[in-house]
Amino acid sequence: MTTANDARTRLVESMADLLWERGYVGTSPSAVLNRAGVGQGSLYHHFTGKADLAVAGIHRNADTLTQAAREALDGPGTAYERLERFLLRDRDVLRGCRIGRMTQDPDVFTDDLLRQPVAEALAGVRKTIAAVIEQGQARGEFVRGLAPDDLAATILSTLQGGYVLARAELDEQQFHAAVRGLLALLRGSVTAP
Amino acid sequence: MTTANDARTRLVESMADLLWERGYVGTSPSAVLNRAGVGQGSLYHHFTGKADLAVAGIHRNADTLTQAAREALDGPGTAYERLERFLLRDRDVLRGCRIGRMTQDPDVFTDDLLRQPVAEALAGVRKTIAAVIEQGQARGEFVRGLAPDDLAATILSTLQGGYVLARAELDEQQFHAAVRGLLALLRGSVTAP
DNA sequence: GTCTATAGCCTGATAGAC
DNA sequence: GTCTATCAGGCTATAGAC
Repeated sequence: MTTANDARTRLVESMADLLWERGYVGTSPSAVLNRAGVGQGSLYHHFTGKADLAVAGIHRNADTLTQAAREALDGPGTAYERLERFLLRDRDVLRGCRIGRMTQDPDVFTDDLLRQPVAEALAGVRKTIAAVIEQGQARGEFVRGLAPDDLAATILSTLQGGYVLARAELDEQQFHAAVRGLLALLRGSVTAP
Repeated sequence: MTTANDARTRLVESMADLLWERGYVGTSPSAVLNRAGVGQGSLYHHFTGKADLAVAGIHRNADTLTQAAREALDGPGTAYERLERFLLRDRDVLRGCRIGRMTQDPDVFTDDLLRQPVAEALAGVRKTIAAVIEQGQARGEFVRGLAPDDLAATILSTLQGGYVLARAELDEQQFHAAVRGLLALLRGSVTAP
């Protein structure tokens, strides 16, 4: 077993942070080593190279994302309340999404080993959202005409795109405006009590 | 004046394409030179360096985006029809947005000269969408309770985020699902004739 | 397991010929 | 204006000591 602060763990955590901040092509192994405070020997002992360490880093970020989404969506309340809690939860907006960002990285996009954990994480969140909508429809809280899968894609896209707008203009409010607009549209789909 | 096929133009076009494909940190000057078919002398004669050429490339991509958005949004039809035409226009989904992608590039995000044309392009499209919604509300085609600026941010975010989901899963349908969900929500906000 | 030293290649930019 | 030659420095990986 490993302790929580061994070199391997420090490498994965440092890589995960740098992937979020700078992406894969923008992150060099030496930058990871500096942040982790270990030498090159540790990196190439535990991993075959940069890509291998990045896979571990992406998995770590994916777990963080999946966990946070589940916490917001799995709690009590009506379908609308659960979606609202998910959409309004505290976020470091200008840092963007640690997983969504990976899709814009040319080397991640073209390497299945790097892209797959990204795909799984986003598909998982999407399906969790769709399940909440289906439950809402079954309970009569949500109009039935809307396809849960489509709506789930819309909701997750609004978040991912909200980060894009906010980062473009260095203005968190663009993210919050997109969420407000979506919530207003969703309220129109809540069936009257 | 310059002809349409001189070295300067070829450099800007090549940089614009590579920025779309690989982003700023993922694009080297030599890759641009190879694609443009010119030598280094041309680059450093017309531009001060990589960043300077990238500013020109981003401006070129921004113009393309702004032009395409205006064409879809400025035509005839009700507000909903114009938004639908904009949302459903032909796109090379898996290539993503040539401007939105820039927001994930660490060096673009932290350099105002590179980020500003990105901010202006997305803000311009956002405002054009908001104007369509305002017109629709004034004509009684759209419910008035919705804030045009918020809704415009939601619409543009859905597109930007749709690209993210599609690229993550290598599946255009994720983009189209997000658009379908948004259009369904928007239809609920169209006032009956 | 972790370190330092080393290697070959690429990056971004400059110099100077034409 | 455009070319080729050249440069210092960083990138990713390997070697071998401890």
